[in-house]
Amino acid sequence: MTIRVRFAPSPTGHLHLGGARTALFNWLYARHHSGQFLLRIEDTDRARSTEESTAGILEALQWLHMDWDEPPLIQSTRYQAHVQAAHELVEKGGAYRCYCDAQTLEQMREDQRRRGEKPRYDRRCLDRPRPAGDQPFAIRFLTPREGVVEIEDLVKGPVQVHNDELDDLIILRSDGTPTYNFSVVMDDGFMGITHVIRGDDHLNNTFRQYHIYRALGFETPRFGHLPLIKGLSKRLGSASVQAYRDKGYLWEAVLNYIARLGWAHGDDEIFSQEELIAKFDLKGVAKSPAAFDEDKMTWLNQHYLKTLPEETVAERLLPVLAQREYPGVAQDGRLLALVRALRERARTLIDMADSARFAYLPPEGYDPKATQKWIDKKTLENLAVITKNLEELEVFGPQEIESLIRQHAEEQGMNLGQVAQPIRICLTGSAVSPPLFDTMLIIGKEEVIQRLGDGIRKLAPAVEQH
RNA sequence: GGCGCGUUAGUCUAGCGGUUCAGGACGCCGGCCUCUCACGCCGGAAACACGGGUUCGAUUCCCGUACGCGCUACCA
Repeated sequence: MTIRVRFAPSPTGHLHLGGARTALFNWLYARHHSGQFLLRIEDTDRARSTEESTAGILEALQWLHMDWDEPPLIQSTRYQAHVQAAHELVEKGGAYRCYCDAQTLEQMREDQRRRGEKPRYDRRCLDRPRPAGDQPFAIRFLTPREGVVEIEDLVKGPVQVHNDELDDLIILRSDGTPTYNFSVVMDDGFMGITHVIRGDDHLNNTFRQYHIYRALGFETPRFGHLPLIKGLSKRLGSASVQAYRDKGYLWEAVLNYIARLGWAHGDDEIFSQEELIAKFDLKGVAKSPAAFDEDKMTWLNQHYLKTLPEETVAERLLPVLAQREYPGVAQDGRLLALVRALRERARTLIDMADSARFAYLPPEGYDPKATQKWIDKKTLENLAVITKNLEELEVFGPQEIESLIRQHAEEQGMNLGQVAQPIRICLTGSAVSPPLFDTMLIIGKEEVIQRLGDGIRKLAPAVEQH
């Protein structure tokens, strides 16, 4: 039997990391078992569902490199089938019409509560003869009251509940529209879903749905309920997948991170997509909820920034650089050199793009603290000499630059830092940059000399002050 | 309230009755490396919710308590 799983988001907002994780576990389960991963857009909440959300969710899945095997099923297209099935169920005696209105229902529940009973539909309409005229009615599923439902959950293990805890839930509203619990069962059956992997919040629904599968003549799928993620709903907007993409996270890092959120494979931390497919197993899924920790995801991002092929990182960085409108940004040798210089120093692509500024633009000012610490009359004199020596350099290569600077430091009886920092400040405006010689090479000879000259000129007045 | 599920350091987790007074990772603290910042390396602080059982022996099995989450709709 081919395993068929599905991810069934409601298109009412962005795909957040919790949803992405549910999708991922389904996708991994399918890929690991050579099964099929399907999508179902649960858009039956007409008021809140939007086309944009659907597009955004699909885009987020694609960005995370999850592919699906059939065109997504749009649940609203199944409307007729759901309605018809509900009525057929009434004919077969598996469901019944309920003419109670909201007010009598509320009254009933209130009475039950007052008597200390659990609120539950009392089936007053079960045997009621069909009233004359065309009174509106809902359709209720006739849930067995005897016995227990036991489900062997793939994550939780055996879970059970007594049938008398379950209510006769409404499957078709009085306005003629099917409800969630009914539509889910109908479509999972229709799609031939063999394994339902979803959030823990549906665990209790499972017992209700179980009976519906049987009444509809479907084989019940296996279930696996994933623990929820703590601390995500509060910041739902910022936790959307594309929000992290826009914050400069690589999809490899996000995927790796959410995979580890509630799932483990021994002590392993780093997983490529292929490794995840090979090693994923629902047995490794934790039973308890996990909290989202952006620091750890950032650490993973840094890991991928410094281990992915430099061409790959360059490709990802390019559009971010372009956004900043740095002049002369291109997929060239300079970009590659930048990636090499910056990848171990950046946590995100945004960090990297910020730090890359020096390669394209001269400093727009000089960090006062750094200037205070490193620039004085003597260093300005040294800078003038170094500038002159650099100008005379025949070959502006790594060895040549380094020996020139080191030699200068030695002659002046200074350590490298005392020489390097003032140069760094002139070139970048800051006391922080990649290694000085790399920085100089990236900037290029002419521009280095230009910036040194500018620096000496602009910093001189400040030195006169003290 | 009822029902369901859960509970190892700040966080993610390993553990599947006995050299584990609990291992890895993020974060944190200290050190080394060093032209800055990082990276890297070395070291450190930090956890089995509580109470009963079962057992020769429980983090591990069972039962309670506490706490947390979920469901309890003509929401999905």
